[in-house]
Formats: sequence, C-alpha cells, structure tokens
Amino acid sequence: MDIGNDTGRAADSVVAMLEAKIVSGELENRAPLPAERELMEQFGASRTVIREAISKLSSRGLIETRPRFRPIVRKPDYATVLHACGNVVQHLLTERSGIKNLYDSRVFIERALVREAALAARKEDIVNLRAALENNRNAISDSSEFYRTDVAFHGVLYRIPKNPIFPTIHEGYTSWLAPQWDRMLRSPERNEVNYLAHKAILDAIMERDPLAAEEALTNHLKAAWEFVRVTFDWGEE
Amino acid sequence: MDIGNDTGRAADSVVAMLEAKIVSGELENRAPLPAERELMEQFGASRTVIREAISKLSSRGLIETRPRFRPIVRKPDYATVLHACGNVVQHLLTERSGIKNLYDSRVFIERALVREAALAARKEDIVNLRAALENNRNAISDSSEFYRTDVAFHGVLYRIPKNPIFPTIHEGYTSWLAPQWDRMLRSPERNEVNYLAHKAILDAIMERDPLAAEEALTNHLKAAWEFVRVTFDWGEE
DNA sequence: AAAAAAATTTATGTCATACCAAAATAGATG
DNA sequence: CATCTATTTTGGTATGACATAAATTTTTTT
Repeated sequence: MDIGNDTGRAADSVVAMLEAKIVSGELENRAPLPAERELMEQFGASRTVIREAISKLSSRGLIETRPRFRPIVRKPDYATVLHACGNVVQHLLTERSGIKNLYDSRVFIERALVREAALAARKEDIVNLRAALENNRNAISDSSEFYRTDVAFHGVLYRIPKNPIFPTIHEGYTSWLAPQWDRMLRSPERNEVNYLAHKAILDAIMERDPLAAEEALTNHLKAAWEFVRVTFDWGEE
Repeated sequence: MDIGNDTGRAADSVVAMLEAKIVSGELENRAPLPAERELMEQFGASRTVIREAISKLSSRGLIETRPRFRPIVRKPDYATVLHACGNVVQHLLTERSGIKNLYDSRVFIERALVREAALAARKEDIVNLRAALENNRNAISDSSEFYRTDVAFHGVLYRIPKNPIFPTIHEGYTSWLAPQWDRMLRSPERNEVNYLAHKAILDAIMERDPLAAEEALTNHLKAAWEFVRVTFDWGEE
C-alpha cells in the first residue's frame, strides 16, 4: 500500500486530508468545495497539486466535477462504488465475452434472488412485486415506459434481501448492459411476452415454489439474451 | 450520466486517445508510456493537460504510476475493476453495518455457488475441491497457512461457474474483509472446526444435495461471523 | 575486459505566473 | 421584486523554471 509514501506525491496527502474532511462531515455532503486558490492557501500547496488532488478525488467519486463549476462534495455510498467501477467495466464490455460474462452473472444472482423470494418474501415484498407487475401490464403499449417498469420489476427483487448492496448491483447491471438493450427492438408483442414472464415469476414466488421461480426467471432472462443475440446477429456461442 | 467525470476538458480528449491506443494495443501492455514532453508534442497539448490525462488514466487503472517512474500501460481486466472499487469500498467498511452488508452478500453468493456446485459440479471441480480440502487438513496446525488454504477452498467454489467475474468477486471479499479477519484469533481448534465445515460442504456437493450444501455453507459462514462478532465484542444486531 | 563508481543528462514533481472565458456576484434598471 | 448589465471571481490552459530522482554515459577500479 502506498500510504505514508510521501516521496514525490504531494497531491496524495491533500487527497487524504480532503478525504478525511469529507467522511468526517467537516465538508458537508452536496456542498461545493472551496475555491482552488483557497485550498492552495489552506494546504500550502501549489495550484498544480490542488488540481491534481481534485482530479483524483473526482475519479474516486468523492466529489462531482463539471467543467468550470465548483466540485461538489459527495459522501461515499454504494452508488459511489458503482461509479468508480463504471469507467473500467466499460472496457471489459467491448468484447462480447465480457458482455456475456456480465449477463451470466446477472442471471446467477437473480436466480438466487427469486429463489430467496419464493422462500422468504414477506407480504410487503409480494405487494411491491404485484404493483410492479401491474405497472408492466399498463405499459405494454408504450415500449419506452415498459422498459422503465421492466427494470423496476427486477429492482424489487434486488430489494427483497434488505441489503443495499443488491440494489447497487442492479443499477450496475442496468446501466452497464443498457447500451446493448437500448439498441434492441421493442414492441408491444415483446413487452407482452416479458410481462407474462414476470407474471410467471411472481406466481411461482406466491406459490412458494423456489424451483419454479428459478426456472421462470431463467427462462425469462435466457430468452431475452437469445433475442438480443439474434437481433444483433452475434452467431452461436 | 458520467457525473464525476470531468467531461469537456482538453485532458479528456487526450485520455480518450491514449485509451484508444491502449485497448487497440498500439501501446503495448506492460510497456512504459512515452515521456510527458513527447506526449505534449504528439497531442499538441501543454504539460498541464498531459499530466492531468495521465492522472486520470491512472485512476481508471489503465496505467500504473509510481512517483518519478514512467507510467506503465496496463490493459484493463477484471482485477482492474476490483482495484478501482477498492478505494471507495474502504469508506463503506468503517461502519459495522457496511461490513455486515458485505459479508451478507458474500453468504448470499456462496450459498448460490454451493447450490450450483451440488447441481452441476463436474468431476474436475470435485477433484479441485477435494484437493483444496486436503490442503486444509494438512494446514490445521499452522494457522497462517490454514488461512491461505481456507481462502483457496472458497476460491474453488467461485471458479466452478467458469465466469471470471466470480473469482474477481472472491478476491474482493477476501481483500476487503481481510482487515477484520486478520485481527481474528486463530487456533488449531478453530482451524479444525473450519476444516470440518468445508468437509461437510464438499460431502453435500458430492451427494448432489443442494439443500444440504447450502445449509452447510450457511452454517459455516454464520459461525465464522458469530465468532468475529463475539471476539470483537460487537454486541447483538 | 568486466564490474563498480562517479559524473552527466534526462525527466518528473512541484511551484509561480499569466491569460482567457465562463460562472458567480454585485449593481443598475425597469 | 424581477431582470438585465457590469464587475469580479474562478476554473482551464499555457509557459517557464527548478530541485531531485532516475536513466545514461563516462571514468575508475578490480
């Protein structure tokens, strides 16, 4: 680890100090960072160093920067992790195998989620799932709206374990795989198919049948993958 | 969407160009980047911009930088993603709830993994598991060696789906949760307990009993958590 | 002649200064 | 009180300089 390695990296100590102020709350969440020239004075460093520190903090997701605007403090949370990964993940998705791996991991996770749901979903979870499904049904004719409700339905599954890590993972999947899906042809017919798939999943969950739920989910996602694969003429695997 | 990305700056176009050269292989993996002044000339930018671009690439894990040394090109892979997350994840683990969430997600994943293993493990997977278990047994008296073989046993589970994402996740769990575990008291007695737990998992997998495998795994990890919780006097949850 | 040490060159980390254009702010105007 | 305008502040970039560590060359030593 490069902690305490003061040799030749003044920006890192500035990063550490700002980092500490952010997590401690001395620099409030959503508040703008002081001006660069003020930070220079505060830390006794040149603007070069201050700007490098700001750039690093931005890459780590602890501040949000827009050109010509003050950086805004962002207390790290699960979404921050996602953001930090995003830039790199993108590179792994340029190859089809990367996309496939990511998608397969999603299938794996969601299979476990629906299984869990069938075994342990509470009344409140069922209510949420049913509401999400109803939203699906009402949006069948509007493909772009259906996409939103589709994502939302799966999102409910990720929220059942009450562990904030899972909704974060869901966000990752949707944002990283979205570029593929966005190019996908959508139609009321396909929407209906997906609605019915969701319904089958919910039915199995309500019947407390983990195997059936897992199977319904698997069929749903495999079919979606097949559709994408054929649509983009990706050939066999 | 790319909040936190300093979009619209001159450095970004340099980043994009270098990024392209890295992924295309024009800049070879493990090769040093050209000198800053050479890049200035090549991209017609000031050193300020070049250095900012280098800093960004480093944060994204596409190059490795050591103070005063030439940056080294690093083609992004799954480990790169892990590295990018690491810095931020650390912040989430300062609270106990963060550690618990991460650990729970691990239990969730591994439960699904052993279930999968029980259903679909190939001969080769069983062989690997058995070898890993044997290493456990041989290391019972050497706690630090046992820790390594313990991690390795779980690692085999993550490798069964043949999806490189899972071993990466495993690395994440072990490196991020290690600071907690390192402080944990280890003893031959505890090692023996863990060895037996691993054995129970493998037995269930070999008997193709997913429920038993899941239960054995759950018991194993819950017990480990309990031990840590009590050892550190974390109180109830 | 090969290896080690010393001298020289090159390059990185940092600082200081300057300028432009965009954002923030104060001020004038309706 | 809202709106437009002038002024100030500040971020993005360029340039030059310098100390010191790394790379390279030269010299010395074995």
